[in-house]
Amino acid sequence: MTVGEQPIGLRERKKLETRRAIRAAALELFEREGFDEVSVDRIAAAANVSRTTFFNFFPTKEAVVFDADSEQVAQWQALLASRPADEPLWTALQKVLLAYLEGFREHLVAKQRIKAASRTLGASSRDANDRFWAELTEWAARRDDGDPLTVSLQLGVAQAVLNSAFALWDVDDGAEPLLRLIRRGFAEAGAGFRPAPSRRRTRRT
Amino acid sequence: MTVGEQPIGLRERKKLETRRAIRAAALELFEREGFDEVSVDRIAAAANVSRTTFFNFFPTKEAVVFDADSEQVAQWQALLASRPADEPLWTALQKVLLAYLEGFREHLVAKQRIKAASRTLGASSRDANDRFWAELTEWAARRDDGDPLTVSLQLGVAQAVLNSAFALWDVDDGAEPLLRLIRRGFAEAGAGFRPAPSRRRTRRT
DNA sequence: AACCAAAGTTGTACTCAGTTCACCTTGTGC
DNA sequence: GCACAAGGTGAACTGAGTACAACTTTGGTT
Repeated sequence: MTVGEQPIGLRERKKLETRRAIRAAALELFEREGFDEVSVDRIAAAANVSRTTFFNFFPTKEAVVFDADSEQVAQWQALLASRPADEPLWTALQKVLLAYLEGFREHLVAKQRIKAASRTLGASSRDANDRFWAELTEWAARRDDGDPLTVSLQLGVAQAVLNSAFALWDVDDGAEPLLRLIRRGFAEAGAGFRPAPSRRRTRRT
Repeated sequence: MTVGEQPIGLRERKKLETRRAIRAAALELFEREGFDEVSVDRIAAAANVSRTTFFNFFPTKEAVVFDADSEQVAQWQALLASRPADEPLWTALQKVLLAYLEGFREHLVAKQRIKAASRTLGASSRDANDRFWAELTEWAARRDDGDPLTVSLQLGVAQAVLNSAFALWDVDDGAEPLLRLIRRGFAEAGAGFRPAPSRRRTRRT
C-alpha cells in the first residue's frame, strides 16, 4: 500500500511495530476499562515493554490516543500541499478538513468512544485533531498574506465548526452524520450570524 | 460595595480571606518565577497554609489562576440575566462577553502574563474564561430554542473570536487593544467568510 | 463559663504521570 | 566477527492530586 517499500531496515520496522503494539494495547485497555482507570504501567506491561519505553514513544498518556503516526502525518501534509495557492482560505480549510476526516472514519469513532468515557480527557478540550492545528495555522499564515486577525479567525471558526459537530455527534451512528454536521457547520458559519432583522420571532414562555 | 453586607459570619469571612491569601501568594510567585517552576508546596508555604488546604480551595493548580471567585460569578450571572429574552443570540453573546471582559481588565493582563510564560498552561488551551463557557452554553440553550447546531456554532465562533484576539494581543499594550480586536472579530465573524468572488487577488511570490 | 457538634485545617501516606540517567542489548556498517 | 550507535531498561526522583484520621476553631446551647 505504501509507496516506497524496501528502504527501511529491521530497526525501523521493529520500532514501528513496538509503537503499534503499545498503541494497540492501550486502546484495547481504554475501550474496556476507560482512560482514567488504566495506568501507564499496565499499558507497558500489556505491550511487553518497559514504562520508560512507553514514554520514549509517547510524550504523554494522552498522546497514545491523539498523536498521529508517520503515515497520517504524511497524508495530512500531502493534503495541505494539494490546495491551489490562490484558493480562498475559507474554501481551502473546508476542503482540507473534510478530506482529512473522511480518511479516518473508523479511527474517529474509536477516539470519540474513549473520550466520551473519560472525565479528564473530556475536560481537557483536546479537540478534534489537535496536533495538526499548529501546522494548519502555519500553513494558513504562509499562504494568506492578509490581516492576521482575519486568518486566525477563520482557523478558529473552522475549529468551532468541528467542535460543534463532534459535540452533537452520536458515535453510535457512525461517521456519516458527523460529516454531514460538519458540512452544515461550514455553510452556516461561512454565511455569518448577523441577525436577520426580518425574521423576528416573539415567542414567549 | 457588595449588596448584602452583614449576614456572613466570621467563618465565611475567614474562608474568603484564606482563599484570597492563597491566590495572592500563588499569583505573585507565578509572575516572578513562572507557573511551571512553582510547586503547590511552595504556594501553600507562602500562604501560611497546608498543602491539603490548598486543595480544599482549588481543585487543581491551574484553578488558582483561572477559577473565578464568588463575586465574579455573581457579576457574570447578573450580566447573563440582563439580556432581553428576544435579543438575537449572536448580539447577546457579543454584549455579554465584551461587558464581562471590560469589567476585568487588570485581571486579564495578569492572567495573560502568567499564561504566556508557561509551557504547560499555554498548551492546554484553557482559554479566555473557561469555567464560564459551560454556564454560557446552558444559558444559550435555554434562551434559544433554535437548532442545536446553530446555537453551538455561535458559541464556538464567539470563543474563536476571543481566542484569536487573545492570541494576537500584546499584553504590554494594556487591555484596550484587546477589546478592539474582540470587537473587530465579532464584526468579521458575524459577517461570515464566504469568499467574495470579485476581490480575487492574484498576488504571486 | 463550660460544652458540644459541625466546619475547617493539618500531617501522613498513598497513587500515578512524567523526567533523568547510567547501564544493557541489538541491528548495522565495516 | 567487531565496534559503535540506536534503542530499550530499571531505578530513583519530583510533583500533582486523593484519602483519611486526628486536631483546632467557630458559633450556638445550657
